[in-house]
Amino acid sequence: MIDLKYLQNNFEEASARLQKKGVDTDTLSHLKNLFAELKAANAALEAAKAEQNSMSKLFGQYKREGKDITELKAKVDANKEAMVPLQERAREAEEALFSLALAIPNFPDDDVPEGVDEEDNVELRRVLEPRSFDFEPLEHWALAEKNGWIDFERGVKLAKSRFAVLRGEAARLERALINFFLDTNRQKGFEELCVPFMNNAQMLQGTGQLPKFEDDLFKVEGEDLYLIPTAEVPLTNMYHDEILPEDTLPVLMTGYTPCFRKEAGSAGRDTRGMIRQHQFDKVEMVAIAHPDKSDEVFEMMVQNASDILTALGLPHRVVELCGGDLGFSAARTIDLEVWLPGQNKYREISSISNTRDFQARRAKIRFKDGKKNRLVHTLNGSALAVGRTLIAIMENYQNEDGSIEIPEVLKKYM
RNA sequence: GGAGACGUGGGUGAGUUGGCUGAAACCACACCCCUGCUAAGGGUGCGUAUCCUAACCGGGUACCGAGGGUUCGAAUCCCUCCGUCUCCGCCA
Repeated sequence: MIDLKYLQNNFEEASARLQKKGVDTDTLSHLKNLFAELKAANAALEAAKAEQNSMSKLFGQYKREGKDITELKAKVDANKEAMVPLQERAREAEEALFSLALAIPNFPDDDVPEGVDEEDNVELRRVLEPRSFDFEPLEHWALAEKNGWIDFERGVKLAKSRFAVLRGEAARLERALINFFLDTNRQKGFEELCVPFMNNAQMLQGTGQLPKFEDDLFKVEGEDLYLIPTAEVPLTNMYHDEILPEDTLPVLMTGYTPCFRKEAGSAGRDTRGMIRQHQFDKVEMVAIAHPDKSDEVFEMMVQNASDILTALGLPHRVVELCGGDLGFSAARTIDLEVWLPGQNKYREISSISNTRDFQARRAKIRFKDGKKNRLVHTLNGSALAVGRTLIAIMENYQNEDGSIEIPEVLKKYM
């Protein structure tokens, strides 16, 4: 959630900043009014409560002293009745405010490039030269078929479309990648965690998936539980509603989880192959950082993800997202796009974001800064998406006969 | 899943015939004083959120697992849910 006090006191500036994310001024001005209304409603209600409390105290005193209470009782009853509409007003104001406030995206950083969609993203650098083929490189689904690696039909049979089964070497390669990623992250100082794959609504709200993006989530029937769309949710919410000692920062966490997404709204996109699935494996990095140090941590995370791709010998490029392409919670995001020679293009394989205090405010994650409690910054990033790495290896390491080499660093994991 | 017990501040733990308890006491922690010794003693402070305010000074409101209810007034009474422990059942 954005800082409503900041919005109130710096409306012009706040409004200008959120333009980048496509939030119009009218909405923000409405939000500002709702905030003022809630404050006014609460002030009125709290004054009435204060009155009620002091009269109640008197009430007890009178009784002890054996005084007559009928007059006081009448006053206190009248005040209580007068509070009913005040209570209603405050409740409505709160509901109105939060239903809007929770749907407002985070401010982008000032140096985030202008732009409306991925066309306007800025390529920062390329790492590793794509290999040149002396034959026509195949796309991963063709390679999958030749090698018997991915059973799309049976994935669909078992579940529905956008589910697949990895078989034999591919299943082992998937597992090897998970282990390789976790080991690498651990060596960089990330604590490895194995977390629940379902989280409750409050946690999903903490990281920003709820209430706005419920349609993208698989909900467990009859339970207050959702299948996680990313390990960012459980890892970040590890410290939901907690106050961390300053010297524990940054908290670095990594974990492997499957991720579940309905992919509502992406009908028809990437239907071929294994690029976009309802369930995919991912190893995630999450950092809880001191606000003054989150930029450093961010750079470290980008570098780590890039280094993993380099270690695997996978050519990739580093792309800074423009304002319009930024996710809901992100103030800044860098994507890593891996080269897919079969598709002849770069495709996203990691996305690293700094959400600043946006998630921290929702999830109430603070640290002790001297005597005061301050919101932390939270960061998250993939290192890496496992299924897409598998695809990248298939396409980049293919031979003319359709066989696939295993990258050197993975051999000890196979 | 069934039966019983229980859920208080960083920890231990009072408080359950409703009011003077936002909450005793002790421990831990912070600062100060005393003391020249590898100890002890004394004092003060020590929850979170939000509103008023220039203010981390003062005051209001809310919070004793969560959410409702009864009442002038609830940590204390009632209901629902969640969780913990014990016994039984079940299972990887």
